[in-house]
Amino acid sequence: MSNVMKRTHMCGTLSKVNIDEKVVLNGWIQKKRNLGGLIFCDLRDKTGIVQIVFNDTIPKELFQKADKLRSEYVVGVKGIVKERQSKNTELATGEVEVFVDELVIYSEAETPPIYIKDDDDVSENLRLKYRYLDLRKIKMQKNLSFRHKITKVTREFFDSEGFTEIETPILCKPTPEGARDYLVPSRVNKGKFYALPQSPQLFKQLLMVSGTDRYYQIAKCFRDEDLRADRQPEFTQIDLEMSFVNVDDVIEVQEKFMKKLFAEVMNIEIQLPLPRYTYKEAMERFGSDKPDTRFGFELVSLNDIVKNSDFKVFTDALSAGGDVRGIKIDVAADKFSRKDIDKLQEAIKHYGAKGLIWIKINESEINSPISKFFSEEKMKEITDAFDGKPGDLILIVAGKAKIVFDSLGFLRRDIAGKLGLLDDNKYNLLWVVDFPLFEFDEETNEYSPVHHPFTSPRLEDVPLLDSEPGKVRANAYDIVLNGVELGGGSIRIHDSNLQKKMFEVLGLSDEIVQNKFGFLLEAFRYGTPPHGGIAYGLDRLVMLLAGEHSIREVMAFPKNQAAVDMVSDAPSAATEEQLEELGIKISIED
RNA sequence: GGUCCGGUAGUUCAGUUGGUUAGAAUGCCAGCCUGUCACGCUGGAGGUCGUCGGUUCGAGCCCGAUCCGGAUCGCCA
Repeated sequence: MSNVMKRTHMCGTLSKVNIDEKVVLNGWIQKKRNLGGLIFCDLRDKTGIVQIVFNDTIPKELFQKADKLRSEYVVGVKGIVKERQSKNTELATGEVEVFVDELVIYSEAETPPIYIKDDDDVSENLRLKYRYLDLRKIKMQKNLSFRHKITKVTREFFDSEGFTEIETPILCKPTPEGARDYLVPSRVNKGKFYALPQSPQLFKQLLMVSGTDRYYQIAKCFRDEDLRADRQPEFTQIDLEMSFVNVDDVIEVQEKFMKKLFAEVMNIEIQLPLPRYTYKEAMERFGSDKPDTRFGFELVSLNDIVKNSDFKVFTDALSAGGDVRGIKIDVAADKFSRKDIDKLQEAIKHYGAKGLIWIKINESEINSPISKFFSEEKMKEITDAFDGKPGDLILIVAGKAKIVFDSLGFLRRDIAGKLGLLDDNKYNLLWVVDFPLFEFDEETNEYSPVHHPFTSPRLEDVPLLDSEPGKVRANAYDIVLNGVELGGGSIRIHDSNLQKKMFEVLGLSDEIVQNKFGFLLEAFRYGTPPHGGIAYGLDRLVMLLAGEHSIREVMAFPKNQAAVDMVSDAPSAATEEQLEELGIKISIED
């Protein structure tokens, strides 16, 4: 064992101002280059890399010790900073190097199974298994620091706005939201289960009843659902709730938050107020309730133009109450071959689309499989609806509204990506408001809440609750960044009669209501302030601002697609004794 | 739960029509080398071709099953 050398500097911070200084560095050997009588090493810590040098001016023993260094050995060095003879412009510290006269090897290292290099292309599986090595990469350390900076600004901001950070329980009752709960058995209450929170929703509403007035929390949340690049079974929300507010009050505070956040962590000034789209407008223009407005390709309805045509695909869709809509891809007709379009058609079949109709506008003629069904004038009317010009490609989908919107929404973004139009340096923040309160589930023939059952309807729509629940708009709002839902929230119901009405429409019996959230309804009986709030997906926020494409890049220890922690191999089987103590029998057949 | 893609050296991959001893790059080890920074040169080690079964004179390659990983839809207020 060796004593730790007292560090004076971090590797990545050395520059010309340190020349001739005696410094002590601690870190990992990234790479050794032995030129015979001269050894260079790249020494790395979380701040960066600096070159250290061993030459013939040092004792022979020290040189031999340096020759024993291998990748990922952990060392301390003392030496003098010198200006480099030949500079390395790739390296932040490339103008200087450290001539070492003292070297301590704290620990040796086996050859690591993954390269500790920012641009390695090792499989993600291995990266997750050896996450502690993966996190040695300077990029990953930067991401972790960046995340820290965002939570720090978040705490500063909400503190300055009079919010109190309060922890809510992790062991909870199952939540009213739709996702599957993680259940936790209890030894003390044999046969009974807690649920891990999908969000602190009910507790933060209780805090409003408690007179807390403004609450926030950087809260871990859990959902036992399938994973995606932007979805993990445990994730973090910036969760908050405010009393005595309406929609505009909540949005105003959030916009101030976004302004501060972008200014402090991105050095970007964003213009307020942010654009607001109604849900209807977002769907009709972008085919999505989380539109990416960094590029065009807006949807165009052809319903009126084609309703009297002879083309069955269109008329069938319309007579079934559906839509015919399309998008125009500017001057891209020659960039998409028949094969490319076939692939797009294949892709939107996932969303239920039966086919994809294309129109290529050439200089002299219009090329399309549907031109035989329409007169030349009608085809012109169609292309004019898109303001189509020679070279443009028009893509049309017909069918149920949801299928048309989903398909075109996907195509917009997919094609924009393929054409390189997704500008990572552009940050388009916007609000989507006036969501429908309910969605109709065709399988169960029931209405279910789009948000959650405590979401307040817009007051002017309350009379529609009985007659046309599908038309009731919610006092709900989502904040969207570059086509990703950053957060969502709503004004909650604080009137118990209205809440009762909600449960009625949802077809929830008194028994179920009492069992699931009777405690909340009881609380509401004792004086409830009007309140509302919002929750942001912290992981997504950090991902987008860090320019990453997966939230796994900004989480220290994420799980893989099968929800397995590759480092520790959780989850795993419990012992017989544990199960016995909990009164649990496992009945899975192998 | 559905669909699709993948699994060959520590790592990233190639492997033709089924045919001798399964290759490359990188990494690793050894030797040489005083200005490298993807150092260079020479040599070397390194493989249960995910697993099981089948077809065949012969399987990395064909067939079946299975396990694992990824993408995506469902699902996820």
